[in-house]
Amino acid sequence: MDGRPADLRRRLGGQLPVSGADYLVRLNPEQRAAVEAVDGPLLVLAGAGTGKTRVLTTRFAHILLQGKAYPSQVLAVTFTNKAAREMRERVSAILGQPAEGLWLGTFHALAARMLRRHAELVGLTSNFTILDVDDQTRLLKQVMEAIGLDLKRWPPNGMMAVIQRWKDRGLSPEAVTPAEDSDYANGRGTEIYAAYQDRLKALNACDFGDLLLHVVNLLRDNAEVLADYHRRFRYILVDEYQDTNLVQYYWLRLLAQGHRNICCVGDDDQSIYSWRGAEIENILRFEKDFPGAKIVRLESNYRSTRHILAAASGLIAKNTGRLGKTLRPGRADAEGEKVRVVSLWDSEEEARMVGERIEAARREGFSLGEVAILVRAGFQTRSFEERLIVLGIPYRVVGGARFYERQEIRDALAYFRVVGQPADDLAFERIVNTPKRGLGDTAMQSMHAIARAESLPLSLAAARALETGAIKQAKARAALQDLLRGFERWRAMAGAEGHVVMAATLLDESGYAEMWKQDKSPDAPGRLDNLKELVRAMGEFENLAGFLEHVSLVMENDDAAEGERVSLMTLHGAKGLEFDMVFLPGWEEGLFPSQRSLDEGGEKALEEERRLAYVGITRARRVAVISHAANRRIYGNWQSSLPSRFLDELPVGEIIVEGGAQREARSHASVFAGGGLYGMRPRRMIEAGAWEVKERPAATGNFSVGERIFHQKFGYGRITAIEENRLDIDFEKAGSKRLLDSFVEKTR
DNA sequence: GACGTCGACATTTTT
DNA sequence: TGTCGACGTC
Repeated sequence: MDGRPADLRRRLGGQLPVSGADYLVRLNPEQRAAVEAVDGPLLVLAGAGTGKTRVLTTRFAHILLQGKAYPSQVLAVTFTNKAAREMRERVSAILGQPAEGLWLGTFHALAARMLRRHAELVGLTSNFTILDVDDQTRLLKQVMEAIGLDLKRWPPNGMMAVIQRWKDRGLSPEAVTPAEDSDYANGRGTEIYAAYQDRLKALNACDFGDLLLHVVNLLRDNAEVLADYHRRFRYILVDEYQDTNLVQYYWLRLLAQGHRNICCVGDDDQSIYSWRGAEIENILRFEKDFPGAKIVRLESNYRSTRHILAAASGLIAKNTGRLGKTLRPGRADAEGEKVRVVSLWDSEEEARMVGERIEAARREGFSLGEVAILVRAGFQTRSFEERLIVLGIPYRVVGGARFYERQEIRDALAYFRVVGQPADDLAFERIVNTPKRGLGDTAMQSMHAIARAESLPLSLAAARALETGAIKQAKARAALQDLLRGFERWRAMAGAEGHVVMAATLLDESGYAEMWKQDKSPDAPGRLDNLKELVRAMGEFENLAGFLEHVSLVMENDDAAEGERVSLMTLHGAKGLEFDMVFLPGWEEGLFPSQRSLDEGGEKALEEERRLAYVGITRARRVAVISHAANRRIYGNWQSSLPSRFLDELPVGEIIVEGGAQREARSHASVFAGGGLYGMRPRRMIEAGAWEVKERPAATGNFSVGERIFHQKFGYGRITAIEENRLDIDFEKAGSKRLLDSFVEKTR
């Protein structure tokens, strides 16, 4: 993989150090400083919209073009596959050719690559499996059941989180101190952790956290391996440094000990993943960790208008413990509008307000692809979705169920995994009775017993169970026999005819595709399509192993941005993106800042919530509309809520308050539960202004056959027959239904 | 082993 | 208000 030096020299030869090369000219002085300070440790504090990615990629290219290193001698680390891909593309663009032989990727992908080279040093073999979250939890659940824990009292998910935090901090089971163990699972956390790790090792498997944990342990304990990487990596580039956790930090520090040419780019004000183990301290401590480090601040913002920047800056200034930056408008035309703060009566009115402003913007020529609604929590998207559907505004929810996380895809992958790795017990268990083969608990128990007694993987134990007659029922025996023969056949086929042919055959012969064909639920056809897509996607890989590696590390959201649509997503999901017009609804105490965050993390958590608010505002290029509602329906009942404290923290000069009654709403809010039956309905303080309450589309009869209608649950459909007030409707997504007309809305 | 009912529950989630 | 998992019954 390590590019051929002679070849590379020839390719790059014509472009060697030219001061003022055009890729440098396009940078501002700060950016240029960050690119040219190539040697020694460097921290680039890059405010939102200050050209962080440009600096990172230009620096990468600069190192190569200066002849400082070959592509294979640079380690470039990102958090997401998307960021990695983008960096690869942009480096290639500057170089004028595809960049090859790079160590460029996510923390996890790079760690996996290292771990496969040295797997035996941590007791694995190089073809180890990477488990996804689902498998991890199932495995842990088994472990906890085995030691007789009450799973209701101590849900495996909670334990999983504890273990992950330990792994984030680089702690192997033996390194967890008793003091830290006491809180979960009656103080048996370490024991469970150790047992879980043993099971993983027995399965020749890793979870995500292990990738880094193993690699760090391996580098720490094997000086010659580390020295080898020191020789290799002359330069290290790290993106989003504020989001690194401890084990990632250890990994970087170990690798950087060699040449000390480490450049970390990040923004302490955008650190919003502490709950996933990210340590903002890493970035705050950089100068101490790397003595003599240079720091470059990027503060010229090319994205947002002056008011948006000032509003965001004013808010984030309330945080303590910052490294400190001030965003300056970097564009001459950046005056723009003030940030709107809109007060509304309830969440439905809020959704209407957003919908109508989007409609207005569309009329003014805004592209819907440049509009985003950013919420604190996923469930908030729903009210906006409903509204946008009614208005006929196309939208997409970013970050929903991802392709590889869908049930049918995960099932199919489990089949493929058993083909590739007969010892993959978790995969085997997942599909052994999917579709239903009459292999239930009893049969599984027999297999497990044999597997334990003879230390065999389940698929081999299954064969033994047939030989020994441990499984008695004729139907179960036949089904299992059939399945095992199938796997032998498919395994042979994967070698002889290729993994794509194997996959298609397997889905057919195993009865799995048939299971969905028989399924009458409305989403079954879609699932079959997904399976076809999966098989097609496999063709892009050389073999089954390559494909499975891709899948375990690259859980991509593949719905390409077809057409112009409003984006709906969480604030977390929006980091790194930008839009002309951004709506920030739900700025209410308890929701944002989130009560739960505050309960768990106190003042530190409040600061993180504030950073989240900062991230939200700085996504906007031209228009930012923040809103809060005095009443909101949460889990079915109404609750009144106070405006978020963050609203008070916005600098008055940068905002325009609409619907005016912020203070009043605060002092008069009262309980309004269950449709006004309990408690007092608060006086209507807030004038709806332009967003006066409108009637829902009426559903009072006079429908006609062939008419297109909308239903809250089933979506759009066409009327096929009418019988008094009952309508037969062929829904686009949900199939045919018969419904009362009062549940059906006319479309506009 | 399959199916139905009832109750607990419910942030953020780059890999 | 919706979903998911545990449990009980056929």
